Amino acid sequence: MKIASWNVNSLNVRMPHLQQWLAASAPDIVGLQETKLDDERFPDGALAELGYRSVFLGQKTYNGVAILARDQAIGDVQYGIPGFADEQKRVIAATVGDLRIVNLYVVNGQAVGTEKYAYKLRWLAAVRDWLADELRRHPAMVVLGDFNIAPDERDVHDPAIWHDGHILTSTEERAALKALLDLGLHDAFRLHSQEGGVFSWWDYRQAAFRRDMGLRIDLTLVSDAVLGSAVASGIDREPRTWERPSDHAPAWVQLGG
DNA sequence: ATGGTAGACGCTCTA
Repeated sequence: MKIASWNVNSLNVRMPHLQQWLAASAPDIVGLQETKLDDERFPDGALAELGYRSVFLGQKTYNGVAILARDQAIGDVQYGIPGFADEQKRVIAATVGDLRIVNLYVVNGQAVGTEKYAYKLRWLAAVRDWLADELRRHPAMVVLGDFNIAPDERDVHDPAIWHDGHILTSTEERAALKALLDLGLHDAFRLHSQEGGVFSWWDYRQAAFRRDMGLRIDLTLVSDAVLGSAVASGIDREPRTWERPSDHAPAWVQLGG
């Protein structure tokens, strides 16, 4: 059972890449972020022809999330964070088989100290409170997505730039991520690898991918109940090398047994 | 050095 997360940065533009990657990688469950399209424009028919059912919550231009599942029903869908009014479409959760899948497109936050940064921290606190309940209802859970937080200095290309006070690596953001992990969630990538310099996002600017100036901000978290079955995890850099790519690469976790 | 690039939209915002 392979479960992946990919920020596609416009599903309209990236549909050929998604098709190619689904065919090559055959993930069982996928969370997409930044689909950037209304629900009536979501390509569920084209995905069904590829063998994937889909549920989605989108809007024009910005944000947008979806969960895909191959040859499995998707049930008990939750759209958005319960009780947290938000015009931005960043959260979708659903049950696939025995697993609860929570797909997050975490707020970017722009810069430390801005209103968008304050919204990021409020949003993360609401996610934490919701997931505390959600984990009680669904102990077998995978929380995945674009977290827009690099967990520690191994996850940034240059710790002299990416440190406290900088967006994506500030102490408050990392504390908010730790508060999620403290619910009983585990960064699957770190279960099997302690190496630094493995990234999931490279800015389009400054030839960042060619120079491997990246961050690891796309994560797959597994709950205590799933921890024992997580046999491998990684990031698939290849789609980032394709022509007209997303700025993010897919992150995945393999569950065995 | 307040740049650089990409996407969606519309004459700018977000990342």
